[in-house]
Amino acid sequence: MLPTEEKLDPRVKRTRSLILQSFESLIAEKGFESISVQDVTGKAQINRATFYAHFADKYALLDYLISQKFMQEIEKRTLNACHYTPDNLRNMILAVCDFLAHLHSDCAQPHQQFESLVEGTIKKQIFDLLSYWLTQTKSKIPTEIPATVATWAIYGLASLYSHSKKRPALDKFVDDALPLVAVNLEQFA
Amino acid sequence: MLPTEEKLDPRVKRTRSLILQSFESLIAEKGFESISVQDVTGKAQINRATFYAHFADKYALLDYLISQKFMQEIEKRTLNACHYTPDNLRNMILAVCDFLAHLHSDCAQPHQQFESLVEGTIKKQIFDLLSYWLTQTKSKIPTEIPATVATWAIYGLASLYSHSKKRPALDKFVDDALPLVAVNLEQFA
DNA sequence: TTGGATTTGTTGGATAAGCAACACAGGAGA
DNA sequence: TCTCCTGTGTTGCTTATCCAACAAATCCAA
Repeated sequence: MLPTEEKLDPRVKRTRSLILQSFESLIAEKGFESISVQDVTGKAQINRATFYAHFADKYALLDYLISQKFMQEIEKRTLNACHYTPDNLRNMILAVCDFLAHLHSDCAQPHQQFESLVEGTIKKQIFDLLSYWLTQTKSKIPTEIPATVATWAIYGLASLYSHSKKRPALDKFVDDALPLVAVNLEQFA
Repeated sequence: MLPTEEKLDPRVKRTRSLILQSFESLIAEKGFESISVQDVTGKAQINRATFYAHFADKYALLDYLISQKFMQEIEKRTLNACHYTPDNLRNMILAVCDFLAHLHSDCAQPHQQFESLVEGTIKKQIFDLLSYWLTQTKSKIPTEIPATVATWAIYGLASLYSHSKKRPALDKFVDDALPLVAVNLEQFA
C-alpha cells in the first residue's frame, strides 16, 4: 500500500536525507518558526537551489518530515496494511499519543503555527488510513463522515494527552477513551 | 604550506568523505587485503564509476587515507609550519609512534602488504616535512642525505615501538631514542 | 516612512555523480 | 582444458547538484 522505500537515484536519497537530518536537528535546537531555508541548506551542506528542487518551501519540508515520522510510527505497529477492528483502533490511538508526546519533547518551543501545521498533516494521515480501513469491509457504507469524526476525536485525545501536565498512564487513558471513538465505527467491525 | 582544506565542489567533498568513511570502517572490520572496490562503493552508497573518478584503485585510496590521517596528527601538534629544533623533532617522533600504535589497534589483521604500503606513505610524508624543516635554515647545506637517515630512523623507531608486546612508556622511549636521531641534524639547529 | 540588509524563489549554464554495458583478468571447480 | 563467476577499469550518455546572478518579498532600525 505505502511504498516508502522506492528505488530512487542515490543522489536524491542522499540529498533528502541530509535535508531532513539538518532540519530535524534545527527544530530541536531553535524551533521551527525561526529556521530559514538557508539554515537548513547550510547545515546540510547542499546548495540552496537544490533544496527548492525537492521542496517548495520550509512548510512543505515540515509536512514531509512529519508525514515520514508518523508513517514510521504506524508501520512499526503494522497498522498500515490492515482493516478496522477495535484493537487496531486502540493501537492507532496509542500511536498518535506516542507520536505527539515525543514530538513535544523533541522540539524547541512549539509555537502555535508549528502545532497547527502538524495537526493538519497528522489528521490527513489518520483520515486516509481510517478511510482505507473502513473500505476494506465488503459493505458499501459511506465512510467519509465516520472517518472524519474518528479522525478529529483521535487527534483531540492525543493532543489532550500530550499537553497534560502530568501525563496519566497511557494504557489507562486509552481504555477510557477508546469506547467513545469505537461506538461510531461499530458497523465496520 | 599544506592547504588541506581547499575550496572544493561540495559534491566532491561529500563523495570523498563517504568513500573514506566506509573504507576506514571496512579496514577495521575485515582488513585491507580482502576489501574490494565494490565493497567500498557499496557501503558508501556511491557508484563504482564515481570511485574511479577519485582514486585509481584501492591502493591509491589507502595512500590518500593514511596521508590524511597522518597529516592530521602532524597538524594537531602544529608541526606543519615550523623548522628544525630538537624539541620539534621529539614531537615528530611522538607523532609517528602514536600514529602507528593507533593504526595497529584500529585495523583488523594488519598483513605484510598493508604494513609496507603504510610504511611507504608515511616515510614519504616524514621525508617531505623534514626536508622542509631543514631548508628553513639560511645555510645551503644539502638536506637529502640527513633527511633520509632521519626519516628511516624515525620510522624504524616508531615501528619498533608500535610492535613491542608490552609498550614501554612512550616518553621514556623517546628520551632514549631522540639523541641518536638528533646527532645527525645538529648542524641545522 | 524610508532605506539597507536579509531572505526568498527562480533561472541558465557548468560539472559531478549515476547508470548500463563492455572487455578483460584472475580463481575455482568439473 | 573448459567454463562459470567475481572483480576490475573504462566509456557514452543521462540526470542531479552546484553556482552565480537576479528580482521580489520581508524585516528592522533610523
